[in-house]
Amino acid sequence: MSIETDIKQKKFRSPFQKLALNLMYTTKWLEYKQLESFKEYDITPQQYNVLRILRGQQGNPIKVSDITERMLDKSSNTSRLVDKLLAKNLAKRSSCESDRRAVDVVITEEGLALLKVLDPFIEDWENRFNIISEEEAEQISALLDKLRENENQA
Amino acid sequence: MSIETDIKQKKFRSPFQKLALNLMYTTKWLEYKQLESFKEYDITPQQYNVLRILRGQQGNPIKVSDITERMLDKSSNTSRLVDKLLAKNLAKRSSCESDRRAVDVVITEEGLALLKVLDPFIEDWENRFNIISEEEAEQISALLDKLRENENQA
DNA sequence: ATACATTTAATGTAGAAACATCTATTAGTG
DNA sequence: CACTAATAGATGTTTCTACATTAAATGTAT
Repeated sequence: MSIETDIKQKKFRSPFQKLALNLMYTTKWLEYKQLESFKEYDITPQQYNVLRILRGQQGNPIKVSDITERMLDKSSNTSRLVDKLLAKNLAKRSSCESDRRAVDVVITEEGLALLKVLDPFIEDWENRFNIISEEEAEQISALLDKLRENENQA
Repeated sequence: MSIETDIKQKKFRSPFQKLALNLMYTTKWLEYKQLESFKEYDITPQQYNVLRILRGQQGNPIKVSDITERMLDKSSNTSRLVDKLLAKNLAKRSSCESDRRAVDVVITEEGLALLKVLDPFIEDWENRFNIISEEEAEQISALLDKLRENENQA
């Protein structure tokens, strides 16, 4: 459905306003779809994001602050997200030797197993994007990167 | 900055995964920017969304359920958002004559005045999109519409 | 008309986000 | 070295979100 129908707004100030609203609307929609898939596995999109980052370390420990840097949502409280993963035995935590302020986090076998179960969902989810070509996808990614560029402007 | 740098991920499974992450990351970034602008006026993006919808009615009352339909975030609790606007004298509420279950909501002069103050911020915010052409904006909007199409697929 | 289902909005509640604060540790400077 | 600043992560608090439930009004079917 078109964004016009979805939010019942016939006119937009400009194609840019329309795009801004569409970006927000579509992302909320995508997140909701993801939330739905994950629900039966008792994991939130944010927790999944952390797990995915942990797997990306391929066995190496990673500090909480470095997880935050890699998060999609920088303002999320990584400490508490890790707590949740710990409580479910999806991650392990140990104090870092070289810097005793820091905490090393590693994914557990159980965490890896859960990701393996979730992978097909994510792939399906990403396959929605197959309606465009790889080149188009790259192009739009480049445009989004550009949008975030002039930090000092707004 | 590129999404690779922003979330410190060098490789992506596909251009589609990259686009999916970029969409989520960019939207969170946009929302954060909006939140920052609104903060000094003591209004949240969600409350602003409702106010904008009320203004769009051009003086006509609108039911709570119809506001929800027009919201970017369908799962938000419109009842309580309207409460907040009421408490700040930005909206008025009166029971609907034709259906006594329903409640009519109207924006106040004070609400309109606040929107007038916020408009320039929103315009600046939307002007970020000027780095792409109107045609490109329409193109991306069309793609986002398409993404949401096969409801039954994922 | 009665009974049951649906709709509309409000409310209760658990959990999460946003933001500030606190403690421990490390880094930097005179 | 002593002192201050900076950093890492945990925690407290308030607000918001997500979800379920409730209450009243309306719609529908027999």
